[in-house]
Amino acid sequence: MNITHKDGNLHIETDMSSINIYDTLDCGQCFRFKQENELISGVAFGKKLVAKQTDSEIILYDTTGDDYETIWKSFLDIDTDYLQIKESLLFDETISKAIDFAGGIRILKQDSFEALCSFIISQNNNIPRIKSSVERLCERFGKKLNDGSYAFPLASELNGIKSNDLAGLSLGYRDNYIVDCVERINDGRLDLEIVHSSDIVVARTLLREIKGVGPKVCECALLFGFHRLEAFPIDTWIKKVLATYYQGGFPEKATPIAGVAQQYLFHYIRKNKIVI
DNA sequence: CCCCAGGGTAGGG
DNA sequence: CCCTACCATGGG
Repeated sequence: MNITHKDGNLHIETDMSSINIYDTLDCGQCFRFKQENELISGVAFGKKLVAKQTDSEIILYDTTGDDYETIWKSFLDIDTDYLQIKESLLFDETISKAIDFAGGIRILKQDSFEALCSFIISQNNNIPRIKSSVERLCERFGKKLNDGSYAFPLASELNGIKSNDLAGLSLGYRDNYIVDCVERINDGRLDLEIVHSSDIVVARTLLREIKGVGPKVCECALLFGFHRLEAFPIDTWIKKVLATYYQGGFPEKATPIAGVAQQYLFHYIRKNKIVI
C-alpha cells in the first residue's frame, strides 16, 4: 500500500474492501476503540490512535512514519494478503455472504497480554461490559498518556495484585482469573514469548494452564493476541452457525485460516442479529 | 421474575 | 467421556 506523510498525519492509500478500519476495530476482536462519526480512536501498545477512512485512504492523525512502521503497520496487519485469504474462503454461500458484508475486516496483531486478559474478562460477558471493565482496568493500573487516556497495564505493573485490588471493575468471579494470569507471568511459570514461538498444540497447553482459560478464551487469545489464524474460537453465535450450516464440521481446506473465517461469520451474525 | 452475554470449573454420574 | 449447577454483573 502506498504511504505518504503530510501535516503530521499518515496517509495509507487503500479501499474499504482491502481494509475497513471501522469494521476491523469494532468487530469484537478488541475492546479499546470507539467510533464517533467518521473518527475512530483508541489505545494500543501504549500509543493513542485517532483515525478515519474515506473511499481512497486511511488517515492516521498525528502519527509519525516511525510509529507507523513500528506499531500501526503491524497492528492493522497491513502486510498480510487478505485478497488471497478471502478468495480461498469462498467455498459456500454462508461464508460468502459474511465476506460480502464486511470483507474489510483484518485480524489485528494485538499485544498478547492485553488480548489474553481481555478475553479472560470476556467469558460469559457482553461486549459493552467487557469494554467498560477493560477501560477501568487501564485507568487504575495503566500508564497515563499525554491526551489523558491510559495504556493497557503491563503484567509487571500488575505484579502482586489481589482480587480485592480489582474491586469496582465489574469483573465478577473473573477477578481471580486475572490474578492467576498475572501471577503466572510475573513468577515465570508462563512466558508469553515462549507461547509465541511454540507450535499451536504446545501454545494451547501453556495458555490453558491459566485459571479461567478454557477452549474458547484460549482460541481468542491465540487468534487475536498471537496472530494464529488457524485458531477457531467457538462462542454461542458460532456454535449456532456450525449447528445450522456446518454439521459435518468446518471445511478442512479452511483450517490454516479458519480463524479469519470465524471472524467474518461472527461479525455478520452479531451485527444483523440473525443466524445466516 | 426471566434470559442472555465472544464460558469455565467442579463435581457427579 | 458426558451432563449440570454455579459462578458476578448488568442490560433487556
